[in-house]
Amino acid sequence: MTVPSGRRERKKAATRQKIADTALRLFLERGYDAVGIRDVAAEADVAVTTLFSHFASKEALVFERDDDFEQRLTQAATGRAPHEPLIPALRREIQALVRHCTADSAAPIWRLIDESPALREYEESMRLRHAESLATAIAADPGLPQTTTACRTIARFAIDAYSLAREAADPEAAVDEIFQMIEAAWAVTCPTRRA
Amino acid sequence: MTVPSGRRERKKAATRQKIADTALRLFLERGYDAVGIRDVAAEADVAVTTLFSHFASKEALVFERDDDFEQRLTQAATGRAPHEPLIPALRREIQALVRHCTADSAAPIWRLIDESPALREYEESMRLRHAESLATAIAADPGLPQTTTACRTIARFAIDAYSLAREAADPEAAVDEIFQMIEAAWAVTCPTRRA
DNA sequence: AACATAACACTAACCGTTAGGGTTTAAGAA
DNA sequence: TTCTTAAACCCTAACGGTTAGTGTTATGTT
Repeated sequence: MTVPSGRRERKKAATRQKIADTALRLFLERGYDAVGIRDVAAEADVAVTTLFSHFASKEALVFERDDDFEQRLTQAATGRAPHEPLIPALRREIQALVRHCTADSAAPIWRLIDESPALREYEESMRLRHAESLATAIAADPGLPQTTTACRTIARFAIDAYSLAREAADPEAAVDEIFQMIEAAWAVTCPTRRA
Repeated sequence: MTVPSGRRERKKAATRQKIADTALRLFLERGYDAVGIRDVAAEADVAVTTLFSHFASKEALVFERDDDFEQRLTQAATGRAPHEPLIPALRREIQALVRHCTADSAAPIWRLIDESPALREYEESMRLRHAESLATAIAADPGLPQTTTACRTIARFAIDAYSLAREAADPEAAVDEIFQMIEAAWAVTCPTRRA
């Protein structure tokens, strides 16, 4: 089984994209609850079963790019410059992510999410997955002597910062405020060391 | 509308309890996914619509007592002894809650939850609700000069402690470890003050 | 060319949930 | 007591997300 990047892969990706685009458009036009899976499938000109072979659930249609989020997060931890401390690197990335999703262009999508309990719940459990990935990435760093619990805790805290900041009146200031707290929390886990 | 604690209320509570008990029994006997709402309703001898007038969803049947959890949490914050600092009070309560749900008698229920994605997801969003309640309770304390963001952050962190500790190899040690971090995080939000 | 299989389609169903509309019964007013 | 109101409950039917079963097409491989 060689690297298959041929027509088949391109077609599959195109189908997936068409479904996602159609879904988002319909959701924004008519509202999430007012659009059924059968509507999306019909408008994207695919069978319902095809739709579900690309997306695990209706909610997943809205969070199509969540892999990016996870990757950026873990990259911020594992791919940082040598000797750059962990927390500031996380802070920078989360600041960027918050800026990205509080931008005006993203507002309609987040309004969609905020108004649908199903989407909010889905996003919450997505965040836990992200926190777990981040925790694994942090724990994998041999330069950090922290316990597993400490790593998982800091990962959760970082995701909390993202989530809380997004809802705050001044998101960027909130990130800074919360990361001061996280910095302090992290400091107590490495007994004798300067920042 | 006077205090109505009459026969009607008792019957209603009895019905609710019978449904919850029946549901839990069936779930433990056959597994959460293998038992349908119609099964539970039939076994409890009520109509499906009645079941849903007592519980908002199938998952809610399992977390019947979640109000208790929320109350204990907010009580720990608002009802603590005068001049008792917030964080130790929270730590005590969460330690107790963790002990309570890692007890052997609770093991089958938590196995049920762990094995069902739907239940896990539900519990996650429940925790967020609890965190919000706790945040409100903390913010209502006039003795605490913290910002809203700081209060919401600490509330989240406390809930994280509960959630992470439950999954840790040594839950009680994990609570202690995480609360040292929380204590530090809280300390930086009240500039010049002793513990 | 022949084959294996990934991607897709169609139908029908399952299951949680809700709407619509009716019956009983407790609680309070007359 | 009797009457009235509304809460609690019941039943049927449906809606909408999701999946199983089965078949078709098109792509990459031998």
